[in-house]
Amino acid sequence: MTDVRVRIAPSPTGPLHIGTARTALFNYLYARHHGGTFVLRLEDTDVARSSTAYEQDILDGLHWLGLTWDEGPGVAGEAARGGYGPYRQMERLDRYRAAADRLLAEDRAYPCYCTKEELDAERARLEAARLPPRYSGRCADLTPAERAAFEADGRRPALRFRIEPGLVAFDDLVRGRVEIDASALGGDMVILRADGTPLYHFTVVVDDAAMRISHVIRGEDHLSNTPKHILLFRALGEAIPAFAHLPLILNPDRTKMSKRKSQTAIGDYIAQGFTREGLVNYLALLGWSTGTEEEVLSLDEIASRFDLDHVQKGGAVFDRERLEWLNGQWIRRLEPVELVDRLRPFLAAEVAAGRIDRQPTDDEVLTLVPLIQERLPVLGAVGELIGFLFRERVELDPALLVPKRWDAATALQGLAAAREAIGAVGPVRFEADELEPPLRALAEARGWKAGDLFMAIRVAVTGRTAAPPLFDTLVALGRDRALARLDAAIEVLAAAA
RNA sequence: GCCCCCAUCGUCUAGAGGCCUAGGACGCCACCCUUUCAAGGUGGAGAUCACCGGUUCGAAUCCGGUUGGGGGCACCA
Repeated sequence: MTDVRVRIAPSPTGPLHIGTARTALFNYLYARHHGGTFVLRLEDTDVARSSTAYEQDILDGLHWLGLTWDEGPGVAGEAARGGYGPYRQMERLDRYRAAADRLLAEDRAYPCYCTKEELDAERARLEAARLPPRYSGRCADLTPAERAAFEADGRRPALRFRIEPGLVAFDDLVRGRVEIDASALGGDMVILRADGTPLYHFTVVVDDAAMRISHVIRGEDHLSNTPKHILLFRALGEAIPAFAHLPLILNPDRTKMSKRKSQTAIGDYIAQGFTREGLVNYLALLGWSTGTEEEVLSLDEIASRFDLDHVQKGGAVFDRERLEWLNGQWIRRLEPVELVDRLRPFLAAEVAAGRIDRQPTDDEVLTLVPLIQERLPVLGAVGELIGFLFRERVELDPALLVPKRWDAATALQGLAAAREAIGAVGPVRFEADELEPPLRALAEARGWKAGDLFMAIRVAVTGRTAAPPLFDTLVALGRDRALARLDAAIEVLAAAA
């Protein structure tokens, strides 16, 4: 195999989509596995819908995932890389123009003076007759005089590429041989708008050829467009790259994953506390497998195992539960200091939202890591787990203070007795090992199940029924605050009674 | 409507003619561990391999058809 050059060509018309990220990942993996080059190209020719904010989101997201590109455009603070630039299509207009001129000169393309209204009407007519939409070719054989008349009329022409009849076939690396008759392509296609800007199907071919892309790895939604591209490669006299069409990522109803039915923006997953390791691992396994029973794999491990042979043909439903499981696997594998690092912005968000009073120090969080590491499906869950430690007071629901097997009076007694037992442990000895024996003894002496007593205490000091282990929780809280919260809980319970 | 693609537990998948009385994972259920929640361990339910027909001594695997699903058919990408 010659030099492997692959690319991801996002369009900055929206935030980084999960499907784009997956396609980028597969291209990256293919490049890394084969020692090839991974190119990033921005397809920004839809000026009306493109924005630099989206562009930034896409670049940041890819970067965050660890999908570094070998060649790509210059971005804030970073110079362009690669010898095939520029890598923004709006900066390559001269090339599309030149390619279009060549096609025009060779009569492979022709000016089309049809207006939007005329084309819409034509399409509507075909649709009403239950026929497939297709351009009639009305402007295909205009005489010079007719063209001059349109021009005189002030009409600006679009440029159409002639789709010649015939069968177009290619060997897709995941689907095998695919054959499509050119007559099913919808007629001659517009490659340049009336304003002179090029269209996707044209730019993608001109650029893939110019950038010497060897393998086009993209979503299955482009499978039936591929013959158009092949025809263009041929007309331009360029080598045709290999194609690999990946299965689509699906909504739960098995339609193409969409913003309407699923969470599609990578940024939202990042904001919720998914890790790059978990997301990459999950995305790689959506439509690909190692062929073995290995599942928890790093980006490098995946790259070393990656191949197109094990890419699935059928679409894959996005399963958030499985993603959360994998994410938890990766959170548990993080070094404690690394976890502290990753948790910092999520704790800051808790402060910003007013859910905790202050940002915990790194040291504080580090001592809590053993208590929370295996309890975080996503980093964003950290607030629920340890928020009670960094809040002046906790909201207490009197009902929760009474364990299921107890009544309010017992709970009141239990909390009072616990307050006394905990208070009896001096500040110097305030350790988990010192707290557990007296509280167990207390439960035994009163004939309570230890779990019930512990639950009442847990709710009193954390406000929740689910929390890290109780004695560690008390220690983390500190003697004074633990006692104060028990007092407050007793008060709340007494008031409710 | 036309064209193309696809089809194994609810979901992600293993499976390249005999190793399949179809394996793993998520989720679910039970039990163990246990102060709650997790994590971990053990076990379980869950797939007539969409259906029909062929090829073959033998088919989840090959072929044909049917059905179902999806995608594409723009002066969007």
